[in-house]
Amino acid sequence: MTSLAKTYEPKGVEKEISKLWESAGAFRADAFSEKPAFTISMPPPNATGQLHVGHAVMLVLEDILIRWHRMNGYEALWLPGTDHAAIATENVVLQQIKEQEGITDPRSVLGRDEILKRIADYVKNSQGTIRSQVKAMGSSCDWSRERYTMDHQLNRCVNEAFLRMYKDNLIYRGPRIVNWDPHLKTNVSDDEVERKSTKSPFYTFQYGPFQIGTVRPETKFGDKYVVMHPDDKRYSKHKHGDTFECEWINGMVTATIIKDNVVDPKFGTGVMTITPWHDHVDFGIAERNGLDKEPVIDFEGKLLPIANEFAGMGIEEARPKIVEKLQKKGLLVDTDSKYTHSKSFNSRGGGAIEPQIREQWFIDVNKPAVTWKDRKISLKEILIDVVRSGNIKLVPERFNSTYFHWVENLQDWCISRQIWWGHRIPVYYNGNDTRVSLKKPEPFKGWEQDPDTLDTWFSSALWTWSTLIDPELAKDYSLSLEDVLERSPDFQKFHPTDIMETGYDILFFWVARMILMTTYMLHAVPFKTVYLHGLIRTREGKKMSKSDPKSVIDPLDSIKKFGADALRIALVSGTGPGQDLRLYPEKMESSRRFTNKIWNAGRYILMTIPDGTSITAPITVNSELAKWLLHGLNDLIKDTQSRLESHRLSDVADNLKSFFWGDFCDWYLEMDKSPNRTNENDQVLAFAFTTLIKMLHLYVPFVTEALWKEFKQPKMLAFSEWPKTLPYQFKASYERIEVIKESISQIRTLREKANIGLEIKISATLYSKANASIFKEHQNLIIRLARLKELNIKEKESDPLNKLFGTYFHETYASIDATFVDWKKEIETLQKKFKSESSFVEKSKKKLKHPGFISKAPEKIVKELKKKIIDTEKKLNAIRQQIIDFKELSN
RNA sequence: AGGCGCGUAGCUCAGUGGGAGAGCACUACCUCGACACGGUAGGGGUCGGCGGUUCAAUCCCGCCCGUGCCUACCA
Repeated sequence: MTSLAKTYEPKGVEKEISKLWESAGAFRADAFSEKPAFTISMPPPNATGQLHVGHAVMLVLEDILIRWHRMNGYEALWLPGTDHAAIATENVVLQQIKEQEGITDPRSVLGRDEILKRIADYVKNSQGTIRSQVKAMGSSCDWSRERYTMDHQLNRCVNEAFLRMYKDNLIYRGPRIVNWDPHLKTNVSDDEVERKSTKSPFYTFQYGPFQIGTVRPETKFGDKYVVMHPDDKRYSKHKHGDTFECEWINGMVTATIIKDNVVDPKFGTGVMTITPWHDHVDFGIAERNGLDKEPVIDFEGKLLPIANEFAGMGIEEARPKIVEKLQKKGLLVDTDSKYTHSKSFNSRGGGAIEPQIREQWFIDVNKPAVTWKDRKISLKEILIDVVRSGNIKLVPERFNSTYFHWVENLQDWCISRQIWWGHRIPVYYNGNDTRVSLKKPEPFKGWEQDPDTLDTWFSSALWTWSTLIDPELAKDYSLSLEDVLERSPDFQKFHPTDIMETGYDILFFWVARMILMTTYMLHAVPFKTVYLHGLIRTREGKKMSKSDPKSVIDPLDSIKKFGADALRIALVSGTGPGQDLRLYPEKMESSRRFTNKIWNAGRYILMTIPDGTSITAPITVNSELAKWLLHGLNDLIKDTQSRLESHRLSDVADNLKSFFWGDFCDWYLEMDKSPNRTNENDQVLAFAFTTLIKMLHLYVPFVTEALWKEFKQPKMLAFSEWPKTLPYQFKASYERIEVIKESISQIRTLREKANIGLEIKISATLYSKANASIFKEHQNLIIRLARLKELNIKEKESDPLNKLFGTYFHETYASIDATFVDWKKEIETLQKKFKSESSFVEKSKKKLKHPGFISKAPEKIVKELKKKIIDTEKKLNAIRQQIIDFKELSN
């Protein structure tokens, strides 16, 4: 008895089930539970608006893992939240103000407080949007613990970290070359710089006795050092420190010769002049050799007075004019207009990077100042140690080498930003007095806080644990951070987290920095396993990009069209950890049909079984068909468990889908539709179906929860117990039914070939010494599913005199009465088959004669091959006879 | 320039040292007690190329070609 709709309607069901989960206070983890903890910190999406498909895949993978552990007896906590994404968020809001209010420089017009208020309002709004999008995906996270990287307790952790590092001399302030973005007027970290292949003219100029190459003539005003490789024989007569006079852009300059290994003798002329203030490499040379550094370009990207008549010009404007001037002076030697190099841009929505030297705050990654495993080592060394020693495992493992390579080349981390939105640097100045503290100095009069804010990744690096401290305790500054941690039940129960699941594209930005900060602050790892997923791509394998809206798949839009369950399946199928995934509508459509199939199977079962049918496994099983099903189901349970353990989420989805659709629906449900069904049949149906939807629940939580509801169980499916393997084994029955299935398929094929539609009932005969008793036992089943009038079963080989249309399989000859057969085609098919089978036998016999094979191949393989040869020879005999018969029949 | 992936049916992808797989698409048939968003059956592949290891290679190794990504101190 059921009133379920004929077609699965995701929209209504998802709404209803969401409410059900929410009203039950579902998914709220209990810090005082006896169960072992399983924790995932959700990577916080930027609080700038919309969830994209990359978030969707993250949500699905994490939800699968969380639901699985929850059902498997763990106290599962999945903690959600959002990130303040400093640069991106501030940029978005400033742009809005510019466009909507026509204010060209909002920061100077509105002031710091007003801007911060505007951003905060904007963030509130977009957090709400994100929250509802996360829910729409079916994510079973704990909203009572939602966090934001700007929460007060997180701010305390940020300040604690800064203070401690400052005291350990790991944080220092100094003039260093940084990636300056003149457009957004802030610097960004090395990782936030995006390099794009760009075509720029490459000029060669005469500089005294040398020829030097550059793409940036506008930086060359102050150049007074020529650098070459110490081993470059062409320039061996010039000595390090030699000076000479030469004509340059604005008159004569005195130049000094510098030898440095960084110069590549094979590049250009092997000689270059340097501009330490505006280039990372040049800065390095200047530092090593103690050379002067001089600014040429200001923070707006305009030339300084050193450029004389070019002062005040923008770079793009000045460049051709400078080249022209040099050309007029006869100093331009060559212009290569086809030259391509990779140019730096601000990946956080800004423009071209113009390196500058600035006073910035840095974290020293090389100083051995951290106690880790009873040794004092550097942050860099910790980063390497935790992965190398296996404290943290990367999945897939191949990212280890990428990770090590990145860490080994890591430079000091520049953590200050010249923007307003973010955690303000906890450093205070009063004249010459500098103070670093958790709270503002009191009284504050005369003090001024450092205007800069911290890199967003500084705060998100603390995410796994700063989110678990008790917000109330964090307000009490009489308690040390250690006290707070010790008294926070969530931290005690749920940290370290179990799996960090995120895209491989932020391995460095975020994952590595979490490891760095957490090992430093807590002497513990933030997580045990890092599962990295790939990028979602278009059908053509292209990146989905905002600049090409047609290429972008919006998860909410897909949920509307196909349902959340369908989107979920599509996002995990056909991919593995670290592997990119192509997503397109057909994929989601086929997943949608699967959800509909589940729905209809459930609908049928609910229509068939009486109310109150037990959903537990029957203690004893009589029906051989049920034995076949339960045997397969048992294998599936085992297989699912082991594959989930090895993170093969896509395989699990495939296997569940194929068992459900093929074995369960196409075969078992059809076989079970017998006129004399028993109570046992009902129970098996209920048990097998509910077991299957328990496992499927990880992938398609909505449709399965909705169907489960109809079984009127005390607990929701999300909280029910994960299937255990069954206490019985039915291997023999399983194989017997496989023979029956094969016989049905074979007879169906014969009808098809004889052009006899399923509407016409015919007679068939099965000849077999080996299987006659099995056939007799299931005679009615074969008659029903092969749509027969009658079935004759003969316990003997087929009679060569009795020529019939038929086929050979499993030591059985199946035949039907048929006249309208395309004999010629059938004979051709048989001949083709004969050829390939006999070549197999030939090949195998040759193999058997090879002495190496007998002596070296495992016994099992040899035995199997021998058996295969015997079987295939039997088949060949049958085919040979068939060809003769068919030839006769065709006349 | 270096590193890492990928190359298997028309498309998207599994796969294993022992006779090539799934889904979609395609063809034919079917209103058979849930589902036509379904069922039944079928066609389709020198597993990128060339060498090597092995009794045996789509799988392991080397080189090459194509393709994607990441890193770099590309003046």
